[in-house]
Amino acid sequence: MHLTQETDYAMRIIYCLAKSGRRMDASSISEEMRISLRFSLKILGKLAGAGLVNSYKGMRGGYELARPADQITLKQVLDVIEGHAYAISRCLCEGEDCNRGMSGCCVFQNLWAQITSEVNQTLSGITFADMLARDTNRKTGTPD
Amino acid sequence: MHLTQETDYAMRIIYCLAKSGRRMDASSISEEMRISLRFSLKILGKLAGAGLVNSYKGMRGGYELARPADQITLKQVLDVIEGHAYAISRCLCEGEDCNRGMSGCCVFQNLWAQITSEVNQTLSGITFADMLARDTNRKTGTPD
DNA sequence: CTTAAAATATACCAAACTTGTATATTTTAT
DNA sequence: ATAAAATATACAAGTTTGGTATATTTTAAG
Repeated sequence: MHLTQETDYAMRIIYCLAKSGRRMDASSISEEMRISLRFSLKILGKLAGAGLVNSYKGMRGGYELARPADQITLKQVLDVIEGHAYAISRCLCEGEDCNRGMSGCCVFQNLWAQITSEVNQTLSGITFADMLARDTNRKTGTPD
Repeated sequence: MHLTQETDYAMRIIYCLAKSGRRMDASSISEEMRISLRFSLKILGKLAGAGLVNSYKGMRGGYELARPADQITLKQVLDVIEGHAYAISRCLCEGEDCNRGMSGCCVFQNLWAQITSEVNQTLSGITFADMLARDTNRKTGTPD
């Protein structure tokens, strides 16, 4: 029912990198976000594999955003961690026999598709630059 | 990430009762919906406990909707099965320390709350009478 | 008043998913 | 050469989900 903890962490990690604006090693990120180092590394690996962050090996290595924060959306992070699978019902998943052996698709499918699409659109419309701005507004009391 | 299978089944069961308009025993429902009898009984028990369906023991017993289909929303079914817990992030769950030991709540909370609220509103606005109409329209080719 | 058809209560189990850890290897700036 | 970093791969504990089993209670009908 929820975004997984891993997705939540991934969002926080990207947010952290967006906020710092600099290259950071996994230890710093994990300390700042209070996520275990190992799990941070696992997530960073996925984010790097998907091209959202660049990774640098060796001394002075670490991670940085692969592009400016205003070009990374929440939806992109979600897709990396949950594999393009965000859908409110598994009825929408490929290969799912949502009508249980009967021909056609089930009565609910159109509705689930509509809701899923709305959520995805919202998440596609929000970048990490927006999130940084939200945080600033939050602290100064400006409404969203 | 998804509504659980159980929620999906519960929706189909209520839909089935709405469509038949009569009292049905669990075996008939389970056969029609292609859900195992045992699991159907479990779900029907929850729906009866929550007052969405009435149950009758003994011979000629079975289940029927506790009120007309236009007074039962998808949201009500969701709440019965997933316990008022539908939220896109567990950040919104009671007792969740979403800011990981730091004071206040996390940057994402407002956003998750907004999205969750939108989904819940959509589901609250759709009754099983609407779903029956959708099915009819689907078969006659009328768009939603 | 007996019987069979139904729901109910309770407990259990297995599979899948999530979260997290461990170990060994590779890369690279200094 | 070395130490600090990422990477690859595998493993495992914990939780949730999906589903089953058994025994009991209720009730219409004969």
